[in-house]
Amino acid sequence: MGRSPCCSKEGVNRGAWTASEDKILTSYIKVHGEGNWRNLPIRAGLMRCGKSCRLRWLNYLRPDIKRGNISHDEEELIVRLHKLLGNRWSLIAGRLPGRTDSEIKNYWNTTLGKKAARVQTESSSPPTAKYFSRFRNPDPDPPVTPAAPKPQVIRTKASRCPKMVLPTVQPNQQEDNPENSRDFNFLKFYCEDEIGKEGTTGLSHSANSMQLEDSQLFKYWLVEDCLIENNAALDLGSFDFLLNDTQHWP
DNA sequence: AATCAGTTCAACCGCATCACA
DNA sequence: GTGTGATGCGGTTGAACTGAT
Repeated sequence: MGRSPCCSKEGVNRGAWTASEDKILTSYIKVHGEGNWRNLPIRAGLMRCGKSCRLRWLNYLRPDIKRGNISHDEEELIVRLHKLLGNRWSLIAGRLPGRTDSEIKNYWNTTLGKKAARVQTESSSPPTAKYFSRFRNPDPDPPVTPAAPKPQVIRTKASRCPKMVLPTVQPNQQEDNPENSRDFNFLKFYCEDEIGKEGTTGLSHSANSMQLEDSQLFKYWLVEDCLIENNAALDLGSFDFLLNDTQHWP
């Protein structure tokens, strides 16, 4: 007994969406909101699979979507995040307002991935911001650098990791120690962004202790937040330092 | 002008995970 | 704790487009 299909394949339109289908879907969602995708096509009168409707809405019809013209800053951020996260397109998209995972995935596969591969072939140095800046200002004489270790892609799926308890950095400690202050701010960010969704991530927290499921996960959030906070100035070399500097990790 | 090869990107597919009974 | 439907995600596909010959 196999898994039941998401919808009947019979009598369902496939392929490119027409303008009238877009209009129907958009006006339906404006009135009834998102969700219940499986029943949406029937209720809206669309001969489409629910999955297809969801995809169309999330990737193309939502009003807050920015399409095309990916700026250099966005491009650089995508490269940095990809170095950290690998092909976690939805996480990357989550840090680029108005961009979808689909657009970033396509952009990477058609543009950035090729650039990165080309540069990787030219030189085996690690992908620092300076390194990738050659996309804009090609260097006719790239420096020869020693081979770098394989880029570290950090797992972010908490539910797959064994649980561990990390000591909490208390707010009152942050005034005494700048490092604690930094960690606390990151921790706060992490709490707001992820642990706040208790029950959906499998993580929990209390006033005095936090249960995270992997120290690497925590590291990732520290580093990623650093990336976001310091987007304009931070060189990826700093990341390598942070990633390798395990001494200061919880 | 016709043909071919390469590129782009919207849409699809299958699997993983979540939410809930 | 388990089963099931709903949703989310990443990889792949293929039609449309573009440029070269």
